[in-house]
Amino acid sequence: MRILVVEDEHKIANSIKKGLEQESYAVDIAYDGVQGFDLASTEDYDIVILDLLLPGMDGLAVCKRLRDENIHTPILMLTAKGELHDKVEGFSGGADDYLVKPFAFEELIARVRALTRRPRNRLNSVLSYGDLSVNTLTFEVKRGKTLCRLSKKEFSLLEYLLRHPDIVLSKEQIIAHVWDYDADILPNTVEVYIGYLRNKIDKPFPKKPRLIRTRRGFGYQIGRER
Amino acid sequence: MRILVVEDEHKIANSIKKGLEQESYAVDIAYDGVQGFDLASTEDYDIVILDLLLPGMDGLAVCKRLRDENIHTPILMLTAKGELHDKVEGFSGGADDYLVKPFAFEELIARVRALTRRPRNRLNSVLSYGDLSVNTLTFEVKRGKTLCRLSKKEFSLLEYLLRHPDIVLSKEQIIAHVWDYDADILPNTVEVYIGYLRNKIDKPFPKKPRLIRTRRGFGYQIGRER
DNA sequence: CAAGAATCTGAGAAAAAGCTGAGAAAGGAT
DNA sequence: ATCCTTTCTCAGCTTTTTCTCAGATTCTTG
Repeated sequence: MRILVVEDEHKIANSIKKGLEQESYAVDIAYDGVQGFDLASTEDYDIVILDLLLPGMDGLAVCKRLRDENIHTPILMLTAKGELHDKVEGFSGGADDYLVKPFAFEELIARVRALTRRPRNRLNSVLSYGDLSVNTLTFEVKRGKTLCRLSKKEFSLLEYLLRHPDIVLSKEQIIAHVWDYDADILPNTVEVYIGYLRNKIDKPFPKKPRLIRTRRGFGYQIGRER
Repeated sequence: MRILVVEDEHKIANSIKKGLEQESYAVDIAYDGVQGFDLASTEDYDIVILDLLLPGMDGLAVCKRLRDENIHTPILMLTAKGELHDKVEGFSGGADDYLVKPFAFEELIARVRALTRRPRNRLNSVLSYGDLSVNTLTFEVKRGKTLCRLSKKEFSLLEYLLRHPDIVLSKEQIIAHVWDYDADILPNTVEVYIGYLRNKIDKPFPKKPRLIRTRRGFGYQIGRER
């Protein structure tokens, strides 16, 4: 799966690239509209992620020109917060989906998945580990048969951990995926949220193994204690 | 179920595709009449959704030529608002149904369903959950034996929720399905309508379980409280 | 065991999400 | 034309969530 990211802010472009590569996509970057158009029209990408405001040729123009050239690669448009009006324009320009900045990385991944793979179905919508299960359609979290009520952030954090079972995720990785790229989140916030999760899915079940493990110095991990 | 959408406005084409895929149809898009005709005549679709005004060959011509070639795939014609007169022509050209733009997404779904499950029968026209039942032929809504009078929008909102029982639907999803694709609806409007529905199907029955649940941060859901 | 670093946690301020009454605007029916 | 219904927005209010801070605790290492 190849993805082209057209984004002039290097910081954002690189963090998107890094994140997508971690999900094993092959990512190219173009830092302006003209270069973006050239790459998108000559190379064969599965998705183009296109910022609306670009030097040279703006995202909308790139989008329109690509469609005019009969290139129908799915386009995910990124629009800054104020420009709500541009949503409509973005779509009419031929984009397939849009995402309002700033976004949490997991949201981007979700959109990209939606554009590449099938629509979300009932079959692969449940993540589980041991007797913990997380349903991404009903947003239900269960430990055994007991329902746990999680807030949105708690849910995304748990979902992120659960999509990488047994792997140690650093606080930095967690922040990059679960929070906005430009939210300035302290590592301590992750600790706090891990605490909230433990209160809800580990502490109430003292006889069951703890699933959220601290790997001091490295990060956190979903996994059985040994 | 495979559907071909022939529509030159990318915005509309994409939003139709997205919505139909969420209903687990497989969707192809053609952006002009010629390409549309080629695909419809060589591939095997269950339905063709065909815009009337198209570059190249217009919808009517595509429709006629397909029928001439003895291809009887059901055709759903899309016509813009002013062109009421064309309705008749559309039908005489061999279309099976038509829909006036702009339409709410649920309307399209309904037509598509009607065309795929051949004669719409009385059997699958009633949606229900617990003691709530919604008849999509008579537009009657009942809680137990009590009739509830709903307005059109209230009805489509309830119908949309009820077609996805237990699944959490975000305000964005609800807006995309229940309102026109070009309506600019605030999330708060959904909150207001949810309120109206509750006043009619939950509040008057204080002894029965509430069916419309708020999942703060996620969306709304038809489901029993637990 | 002591010191430093990493992590945990209770408290609380700030922000976001959701609910609701009121009312403007548009459409239909009589 | 008038009245009623429906659609939709707005502003004020309540509830919940998010995030930071500061002090406590735990772990590691010499």
